[in-house]
Amino acid sequence: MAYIKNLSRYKDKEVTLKGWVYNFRSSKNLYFLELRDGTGICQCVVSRSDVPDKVWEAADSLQQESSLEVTGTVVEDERSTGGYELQISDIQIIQIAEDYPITPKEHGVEFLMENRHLWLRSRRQWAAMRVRNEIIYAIHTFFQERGFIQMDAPIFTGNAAEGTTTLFETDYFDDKAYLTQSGQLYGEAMAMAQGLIYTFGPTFRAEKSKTRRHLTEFWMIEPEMAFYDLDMNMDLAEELIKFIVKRVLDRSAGELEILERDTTRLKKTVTEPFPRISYTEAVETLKSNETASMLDKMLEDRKKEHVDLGREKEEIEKERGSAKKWRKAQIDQRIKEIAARMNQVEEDLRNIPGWKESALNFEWGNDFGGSDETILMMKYEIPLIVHRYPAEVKAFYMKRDPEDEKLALAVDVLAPEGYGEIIGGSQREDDLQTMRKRIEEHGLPEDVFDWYLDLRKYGSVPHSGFGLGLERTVAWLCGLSHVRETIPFPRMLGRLRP
RNA sequence: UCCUCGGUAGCUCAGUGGCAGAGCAAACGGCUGUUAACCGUUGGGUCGUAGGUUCGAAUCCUACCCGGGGAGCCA
Repeated sequence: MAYIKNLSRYKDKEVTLKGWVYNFRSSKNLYFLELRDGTGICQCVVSRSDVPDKVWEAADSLQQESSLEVTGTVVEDERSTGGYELQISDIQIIQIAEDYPITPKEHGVEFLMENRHLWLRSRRQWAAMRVRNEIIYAIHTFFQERGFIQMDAPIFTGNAAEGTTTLFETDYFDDKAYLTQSGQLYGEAMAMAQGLIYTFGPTFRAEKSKTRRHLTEFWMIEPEMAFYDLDMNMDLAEELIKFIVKRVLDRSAGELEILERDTTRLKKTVTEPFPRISYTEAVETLKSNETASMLDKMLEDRKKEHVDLGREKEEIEKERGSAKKWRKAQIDQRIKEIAARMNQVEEDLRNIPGWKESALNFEWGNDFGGSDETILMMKYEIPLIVHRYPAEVKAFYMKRDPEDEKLALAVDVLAPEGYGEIIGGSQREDDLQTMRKRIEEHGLPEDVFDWYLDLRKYGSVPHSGFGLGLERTVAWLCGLSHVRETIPFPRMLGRLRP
């Protein structure tokens, strides 16, 4: 069967394509059909004089997203978007679609989310899902090539890994079960059996977060490695990210183009070593005069931009009254863009003073807030590795730094361009008595962790691991502003359908 | 939970106290190379819901519902 992706192979030959109508344009004797077949989009041309009346009438009856089979000759034509188009000789209609809700014009977020099952057919969504697939494939390839064993951690659990976070509770016969928010503890058990393992599965967080970075159901990859210390852990995390980014750049170039992703920083991510700074150094950076003046400058820039945008809007609004119809449409479009950008700028103007205050008054020992991460990342074009956090803000299972008991051997990887934390990990505590103490300090019930403590009784070894958030990685590589477009059917606060 | 912005035709929006509007989509007509095609005609409304103020409410007030962005928390 012929697919649009391979159309160049059939130059000057006759092929039959099966697919759906993406869009169409017609005049008296010419009909242009954009056909979508899952592998790509191809322009098909029907010339009235070249086909029987029946074929012309079939073309004329098509609606957006109707399904059909077309037969025709592949010709090279630079007027066509893909460089190739199909001169149609026959059309077999499979089904004429009813009025399709998603027109080729713009739509709002709510409407598109209500129609997510159809939105997936749109070009940008199609491209994002293909990049997601490439990332998943790259992750499996990376670990499999290095001898890691993929393991499936349970999704129902009887206990919380980290007591504070919110869990989804379900009935489990006469008992309670929770949906997992990390497979890590099970991963540690498996690592003691297999050496090198990784999980790849869904995780659930009942946090009431309504932001562009949050889902209630998302996919996480959690490698766990016996005999790895923190440095080896960081090396692996960096290698993994470089591998994923390189694969996507190599194999999904077309999709990135559809997504209009600027790849210069992604290319640097592949070739340049990631900066590694300690939490303490990061705090110093936040509190520095340099950061303060950077934010001042940013505030000034935003103020100036706001004035400029306001001026432009006034000018084109004046012009609008006497403009021709097409120019009016252009002006309306630009006014919308200006309004959207002004909203963003106004939000920045409201936020920056708070960011500055929070950065300058940051106290060693706290965890970074969203704005602190944003400020840190402004200095870098590629991912940043931050290590050795205050133990108090981190989980009970993290090993303390032998050189400073206040520090946990934890590591976070922050993606550039505002995409935030994509990796969190640590070297794990491997001493039985210390682990017992930590569980007690965190106020956790020891009996729940019986089996976990066994791992420290029977051949305990130094080991490390981390978790990679799939959707944030997809968002970063695709340049998408919201994780809801990185997963086929996002589950979020207030969104359970479709 | 809190802050903030919004809800008007199938869709995207304008209308801020006085006759319910535009573009797109739909239907019909026109156009020989379009590519978010273009041009013309027609049909299309519970102005989120409930209450209040007013001679008069899409517009002002109150409560609630739904959605966007953000904080907290996190990947």
